[in-house]
Amino acid sequence: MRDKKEKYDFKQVEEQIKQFWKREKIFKFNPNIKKKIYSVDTPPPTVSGKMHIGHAFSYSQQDFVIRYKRMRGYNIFYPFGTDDNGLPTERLVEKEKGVKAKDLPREKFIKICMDYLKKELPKFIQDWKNIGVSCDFDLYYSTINNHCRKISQRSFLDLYKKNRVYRQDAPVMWCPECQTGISQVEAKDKEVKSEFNYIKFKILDGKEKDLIIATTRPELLPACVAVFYHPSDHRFKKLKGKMAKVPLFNFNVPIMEDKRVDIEKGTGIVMCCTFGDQTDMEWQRAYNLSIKEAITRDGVMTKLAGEYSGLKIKEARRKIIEDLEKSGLIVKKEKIKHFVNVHERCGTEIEFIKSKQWFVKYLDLREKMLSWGRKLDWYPIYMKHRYDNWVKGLQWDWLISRQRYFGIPFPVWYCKKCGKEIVAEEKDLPVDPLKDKPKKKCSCGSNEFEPEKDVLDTWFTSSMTPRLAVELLDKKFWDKIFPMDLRPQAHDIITFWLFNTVVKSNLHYGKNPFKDVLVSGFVTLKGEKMSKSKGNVVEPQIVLEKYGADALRYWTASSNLGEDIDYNEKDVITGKKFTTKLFNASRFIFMNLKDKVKRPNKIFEIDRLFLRKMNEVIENSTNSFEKYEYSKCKQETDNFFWHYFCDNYLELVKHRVYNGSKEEKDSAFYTLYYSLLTILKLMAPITPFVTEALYQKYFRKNEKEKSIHITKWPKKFKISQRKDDKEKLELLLEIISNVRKEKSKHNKSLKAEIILILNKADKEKLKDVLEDLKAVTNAHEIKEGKFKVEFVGD
RNA sequence: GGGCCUGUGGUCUAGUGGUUUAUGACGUCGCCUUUACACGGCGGAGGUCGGAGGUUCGAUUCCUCCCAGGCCCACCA
Repeated sequence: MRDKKEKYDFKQVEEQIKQFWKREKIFKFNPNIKKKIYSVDTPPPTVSGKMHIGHAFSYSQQDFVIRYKRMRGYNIFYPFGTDDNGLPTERLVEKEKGVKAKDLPREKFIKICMDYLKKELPKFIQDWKNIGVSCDFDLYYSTINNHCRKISQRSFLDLYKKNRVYRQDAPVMWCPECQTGISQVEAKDKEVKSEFNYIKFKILDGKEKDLIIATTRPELLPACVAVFYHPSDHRFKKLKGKMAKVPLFNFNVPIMEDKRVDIEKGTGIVMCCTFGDQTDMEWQRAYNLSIKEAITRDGVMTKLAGEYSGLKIKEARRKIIEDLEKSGLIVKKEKIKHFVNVHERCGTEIEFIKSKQWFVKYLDLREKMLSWGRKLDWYPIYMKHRYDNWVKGLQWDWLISRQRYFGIPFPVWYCKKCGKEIVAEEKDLPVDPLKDKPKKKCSCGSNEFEPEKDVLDTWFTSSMTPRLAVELLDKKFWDKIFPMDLRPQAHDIITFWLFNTVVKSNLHYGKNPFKDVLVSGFVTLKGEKMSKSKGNVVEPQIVLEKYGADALRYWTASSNLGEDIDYNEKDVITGKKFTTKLFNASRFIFMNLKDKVKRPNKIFEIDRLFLRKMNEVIENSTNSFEKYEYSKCKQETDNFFWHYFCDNYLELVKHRVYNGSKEEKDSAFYTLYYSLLTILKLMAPITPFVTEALYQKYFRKNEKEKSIHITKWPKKFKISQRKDDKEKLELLLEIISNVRKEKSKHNKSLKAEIILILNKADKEKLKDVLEDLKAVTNAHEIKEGKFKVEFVGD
């Protein structure tokens, strides 16, 4: 038999199995089947390059759960989408195609993006297939396609009708270098050197006393609209209601109090300039201060700055400091380091500018948002804190307009004559206001319209994923699938994706979009988050190439839900070893087992004991999976397979397999066949390829389901039980271990023939498995006395 | 600054609804050419369960504080 040695070739097997699943449509969703539906709001990965290891990690984890549910008999609705609109895609295309969006006509850039996606998406999606994600890839959406445009725009119209969206002048983050509005995710912290300038303002109360204010941005003096101190700061209490004169520019601003002021910082008095920073804007809103724009979109000073107008921000800053010093208006200068927001791409400090923007009104719903969060079942439960924390800290309505190019347009025009907003009709969706026109004249009679050029925030669309997916099917099925059963996702986007989806669903449909939330963690390397800039990225494609998808998934299954995991190649290697071992164990069993297995008349004691242990594993694994704790199922099954099944049981049955009577063989083969099948099934959600391959090779001809992934999840074996079964099995294994220890101690082969001496009680307890014990220890005979191993022939 | 999570042999990790030899993997050392598997088997060594205090007959496990690491949010005049 040695010469016929086969090896497990994961590459070939995984490729074959992938094709088999596709060909046989194993994961195809059929809405007409009567089985209970289990629906999943699959995260659509952002198209910003290749699949990264974090994807491989979190998609494997959700796939464990879904494969388990499938084996529990659910009709699985598990679609797949790609999130391919907005800035990440723009950036990818700019990089890959060597173009710049702002240098091209809009239509042309969009065309380049669309062409690029058409070509690259299949390759991108292939990575998800390669790790064995069991989606129905025919249920597919791309967040830029017409299907998604329509639903996204419809969402806007619905909110418009419900008075939940409004358009208003508001500050936006602006990069003067790239000349574009940017979103929060593109803003990064950067520590820069700066200078605190202590500048003399004048208090206007008859005598012009000095009021010293420290600022890093003296160029914003012309935009100063007020100065603030903290209400509990007694030094300045007496100034309340008085006015202060701004140096150099000589106009007056009110002195006000607000608790957002930091008493410790600078002199404890701060100047508020419109669009200086976030707090400045909050003050502007809170106290309805006037709006002064000191900086243009190009990053130069406006005419508000008088003689400094036209200068770039930094030039103006230098010049103003110079002039202040000349006039003796600077008391001191202090070098500091502080964090500022910069544009991730070019490192330019972000400015705020005023512009008309669309918002979703939701700050009034805080209490409801909290109650929506409570209605979700969070796994792990502590992840709910993130949601609550976010809701409690909300300060702004949701800004949904972006000054970008490759996104879903607002279905809105403005009348050129009267300025009225015209929204599209639902039946006409999707529309592109840059190309299409409203079907009716404006109520003022004009037929001239200005299109809305902004596009919707990508989250505005991705917050509709349950609908994007459900509406791929015929309308009559929608209510069967929505709300969905499961939302799997990583913890970093609870505040974006999850939160926004919950809000939208409640606003549109008056209910939560899903029931359970499954949150996975991140992959780190030596405790650090992976990032391209740090150069500590592990590419899943390479791991797959070296060890295969099962090995990768095996590693993934070793982490608990929600926890970050450190990438460790040795754990992947352990996974690969597991697949090899499974392959070899199966090979051994079916080398000897040729006939069809039937339930034997008599189950031998040793078989019964192991099946009892197997039952325990089934029960624990099932309970764990019900709580989405796949790692416990893996651990338990893996441990059973390796240490009970292979190391001991296989050794214990060998004598019957080779030389047993028919009765002995029947019982042994029955136990072997069903134990192995059970192990394969328990591990099928985690290592789907090798389990499928072995199922096809050895079990398919006798089992009715064409894939292991649609077989029934194992149920406990119906065998008789005795109270001391567990104790008995452990005693037996302990004795075997002790014999091996003795052999090892004496440098003997495990095959060395012995005479085993057991104490009376143990021998009595094990009386019906003594033959097995004799065989496995190669004991010539078992005597009674003090435990001892005597070597024959010594 | 607010919130959350984590801290167990060299490394990664299970676990304890409190007390007897604390789980497994990788590594390491020794042995075993055993008819499924050397991508293997058996065995050995290796841990005062982050620190301090408290509750208790007894704490790795419960409570408080501290330390370290991570993540999210806020701030960054």
